[in-house]
Amino acid sequence: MGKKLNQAFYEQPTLMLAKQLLGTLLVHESDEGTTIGRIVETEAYLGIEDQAAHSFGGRRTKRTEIMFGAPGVVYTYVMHTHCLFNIVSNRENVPEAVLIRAIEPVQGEDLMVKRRGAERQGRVLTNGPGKLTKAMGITMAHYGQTLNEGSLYVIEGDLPSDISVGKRIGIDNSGDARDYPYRFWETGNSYVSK
DNA sequence: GGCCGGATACCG
DNA sequence: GGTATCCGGCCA
Repeated sequence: MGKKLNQAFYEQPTLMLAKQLLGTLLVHESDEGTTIGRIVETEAYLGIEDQAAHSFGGRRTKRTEIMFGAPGVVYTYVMHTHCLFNIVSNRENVPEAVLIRAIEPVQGEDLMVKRRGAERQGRVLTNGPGKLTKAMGITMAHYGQTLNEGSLYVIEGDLPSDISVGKRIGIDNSGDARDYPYRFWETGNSYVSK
C-alpha cells in the first residue's frame, strides 16, 4: 500500500495539485467497511480571481471559510441532493481547492454498489462528483476534517500515463472563467464523467 | 433532449 | 423568503 500524502503535497499551487492528485488513491475506512478509489478526474478552483470559485473576489462566508484555512482539509458541500468533495489546496489565506470529479473503484466495490444501488454498476458507479461521494460514503460530516488524521485520506498510487486538459463542467454562469482549462483527467479512463 | 428534486446558504 | 447552485436520475 502506498504511503499517505503529507501536508507538503497539498500545500502547492492548485493547478499542480489538481494534476498530481490524478492516480492517487482515496481511502475511506467506515463502519461498513473500507472503500478505495483511484482519482481519475479533478477540477481546480482558483479562489480570488476565479469567478467559478465559491471564494471569488475573496468572498468569505460560513461555507467558504474553510477554503482560507490550511491545505489538505476536506471541503464538502451539498448541491441539490448530492454532496461534493473538494480538497483545500495551496497555503493558508489563499482560498483555493480541488474538486474530485471521478474515481475508479479499487477496493470495496461491493460496498460502493450497496451504497449506490444494485442497478448502478460499472462505469456509472463513480463517474461523477456526486456519484463518487455516495459510493465512498463521504458526507457533510467530513467537512473541515484534515485528510490523514481521520478515516478519510489519500495515499500514493500509480501515476496516469497521459493527462488530458479541458474546460470545467457545470459553471456556465461564470463569465470568462467558464472556458478556463482547469479540468484534468486520465486520458482514456472510462470512469471519467460525461 | 429536458425537467425537477431537495439542501444549503447567500442576499435582499 | 426568494433564488442560485462545482448534479443525477428519469422521462422522452
